[in-house]
Amino acid sequence: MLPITLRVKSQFDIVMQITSQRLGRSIDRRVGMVERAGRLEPRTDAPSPGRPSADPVPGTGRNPVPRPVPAKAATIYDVAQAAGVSHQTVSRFLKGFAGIRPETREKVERALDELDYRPNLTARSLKSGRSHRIGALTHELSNVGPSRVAEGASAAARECGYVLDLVSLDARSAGEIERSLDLITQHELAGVLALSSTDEMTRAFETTEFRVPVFIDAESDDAVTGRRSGLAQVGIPALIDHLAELGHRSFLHIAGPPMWRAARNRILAYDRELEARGLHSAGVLPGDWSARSGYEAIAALPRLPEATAIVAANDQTALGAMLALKERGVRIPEDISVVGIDDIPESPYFDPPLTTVHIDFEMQGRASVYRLIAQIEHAESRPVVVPPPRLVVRRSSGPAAHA
Amino acid sequence: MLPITLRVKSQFDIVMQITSQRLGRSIDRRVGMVERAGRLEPRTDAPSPGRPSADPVPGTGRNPVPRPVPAKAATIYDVAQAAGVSHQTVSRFLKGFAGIRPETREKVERALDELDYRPNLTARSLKSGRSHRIGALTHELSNVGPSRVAEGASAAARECGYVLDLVSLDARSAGEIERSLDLITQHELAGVLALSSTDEMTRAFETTEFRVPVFIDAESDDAVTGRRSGLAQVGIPALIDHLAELGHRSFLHIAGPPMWRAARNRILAYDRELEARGLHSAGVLPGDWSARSGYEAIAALPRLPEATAIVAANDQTALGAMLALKERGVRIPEDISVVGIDDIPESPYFDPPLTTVHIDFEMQGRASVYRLIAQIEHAESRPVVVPPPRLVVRRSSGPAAHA
DNA sequence: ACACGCAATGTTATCGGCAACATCCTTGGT
DNA sequence: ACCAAGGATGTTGCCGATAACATTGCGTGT
Repeated sequence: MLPITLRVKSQFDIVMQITSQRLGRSIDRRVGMVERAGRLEPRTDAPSPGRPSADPVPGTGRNPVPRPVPAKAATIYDVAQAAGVSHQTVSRFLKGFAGIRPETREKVERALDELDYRPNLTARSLKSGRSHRIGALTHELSNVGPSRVAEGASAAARECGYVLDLVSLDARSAGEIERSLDLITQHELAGVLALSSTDEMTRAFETTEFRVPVFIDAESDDAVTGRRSGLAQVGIPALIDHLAELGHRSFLHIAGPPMWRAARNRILAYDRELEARGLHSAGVLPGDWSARSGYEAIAALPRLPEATAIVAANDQTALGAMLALKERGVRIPEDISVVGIDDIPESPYFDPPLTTVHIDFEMQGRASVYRLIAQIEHAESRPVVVPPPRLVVRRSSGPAAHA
Repeated sequence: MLPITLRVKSQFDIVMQITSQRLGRSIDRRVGMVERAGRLEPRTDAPSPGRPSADPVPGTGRNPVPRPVPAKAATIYDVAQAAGVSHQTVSRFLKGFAGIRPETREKVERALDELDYRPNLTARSLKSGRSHRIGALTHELSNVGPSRVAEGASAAARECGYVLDLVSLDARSAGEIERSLDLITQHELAGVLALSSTDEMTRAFETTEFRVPVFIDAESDDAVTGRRSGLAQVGIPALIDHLAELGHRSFLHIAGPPMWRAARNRILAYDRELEARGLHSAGVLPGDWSARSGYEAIAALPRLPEATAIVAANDQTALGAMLALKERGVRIPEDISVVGIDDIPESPYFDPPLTTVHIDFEMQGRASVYRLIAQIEHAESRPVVVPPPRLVVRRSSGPAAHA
């Protein structure tokens, strides 16, 4: 029998619990049994035995119970009083100041524990003028790249004792960037990070006066900085090498939106690498990172491209392009090879699985945060090893079809 | 092409403060941060003297250009002085207090402008005890669902004058949740949001003492609350209806990880709807939302499933399943229909394009934020219309192959 | 024994706003 | 013209922490 009686806590329960200390029944872990490969017995019980009436809205529509205000949080003054010392002693203890007599230390420690003291970072940063918050602007979180970068950044920040304020916005709208920047800089920030670099973003960052360190994350810098291990220096060359070795001589690129540095970077590298090898580019089609744009770029072509290999700006675009090709009767990779960039988790499961360049976005995000924090703390940046982009050969690329 | 000159604003004033404090590194377990001895060389800096341009980290290797130090941010006192009024008058003006003489108003306005005053929210929330920050915990940002929810939430919060503190973590690790919760609640938060609801997450929220409103976002509530417009009530029934109409009688479900409420919800609804129609479930295979798990679920099957329709827990899983099927010589949809849930942007470009249920994640995120803010402000929630899930029929579903 | 010095702790000022209360200056009614 | 009422504005204290300065107490050199 299947115990999938989910007793889902509504927020009401939570509120109650908070206010009254009532111990909620813990959610059962019986659900684990679903795993049992094979059958899941139909459950016979009604969804919510205990709760008859339907809730018209998601996540409970109950009125917020006017919460009796929970006891105020303890301050160092409360702690000091409880311990019979001065607040400054408490403060010293909290900062790990060494010169405190053991007995005093113990009293403080006990009081701290008893009152469940938690520091008020607001007050701290008001006085000290420094906070441990990092503002981060990003765009299109739903794409793998940006979101991975954000995750990495968030994790790195947390590890360093910082909190990342992630603001997701339309990085192409100057106005929105401006507004967001305006909003977040009112909070005491230790630094600001731009995780998506579009022209608008860099422009906004250049024209805004920050009084804290800022950092612009950009994979794309490498075309400009000549960094040796980046996508443009390593990843794309490897990709082109791979295709060239398969005998491809004529290529097509479906680009990302030009306002993105990463997109321009990829175009640049594509061009440069072809040229360096004496290969031919049949053109660069506009795209916007989306599968849709890849599909349409190909579908809109008056006739099939002469190119035998298509380099898409990212995996999604490659996906769209592949579908359009298949619909026109092109076999991949027998007739045309298609490759992407990014290596999103789904690309191994495309049909055919996609040859692409793996990028470690998470590390990239971490690196940015470390950099920024180094600036903030005037310390050396923690050394980060961002693994270089790596060619991943799958089945979407094959020997060039030579007439 | 564009000169990417990163102008990093220097922060001399902050530098000064940091230097003055010299504490051996002391680890405060409560705060979770490490103070490090601040080291400072007055701007003769060549931070990496010996190091040439081999920059190990992406994103500009340039040194922060020491810019002319921007004066400290103006406070209401500065403004007051400049305007020749008292700081309170400035404060009143800022709050839109009506009773201010036009001429006074103008003076203030001018001073405000001149000094480029920007309120210090830290100070504000210190005094008022209320902030406009919402902490949000989420997981797997790189998945479309969570990231869209996060984006919606972030946007909604911003529109309401709040900032969303997005913390991305492993929602399955109780420890990590605990730690994150600990960290973010030290900041003066107006409320806390759980955007991913796993068992660990709800458990953590139940056992933590918040003194602010909390809200757990959960599409999944509807199986339990009987909400009439949710995925389980509308979306999945529509999906099953669609397949039933095509003549399918035997189904297979590839589930999401059972610790996720959304996953359980989908299983429940799948079971319930089949049963209600007298259809047959050939089983529920374990999965974890990923394309890989979809692929493996099918690939590991000793023989092809008897089912003629496969309902995957989400689109990625469906993608993986489709590839595995195709590799086993199954045609989609002629032999077996495959459907997903979520309608990620790529699913129209799968091969074949995926029949799925569209979910408006962004709205869901917005709704959660509105809810929370309503609680925070003890107001009625702004009415949000979350569009009900909607069946999207594409080519991966077709008439059942009847022997 | 006395001053001195440093260690341990206490006291006061401060960060930038907000709120309560105080004060001054208009008005208007008579 | 006078006073009350209220409108406009100024003053003071507080939020919770940190920083600078002040004080106590004890050991030590002479």
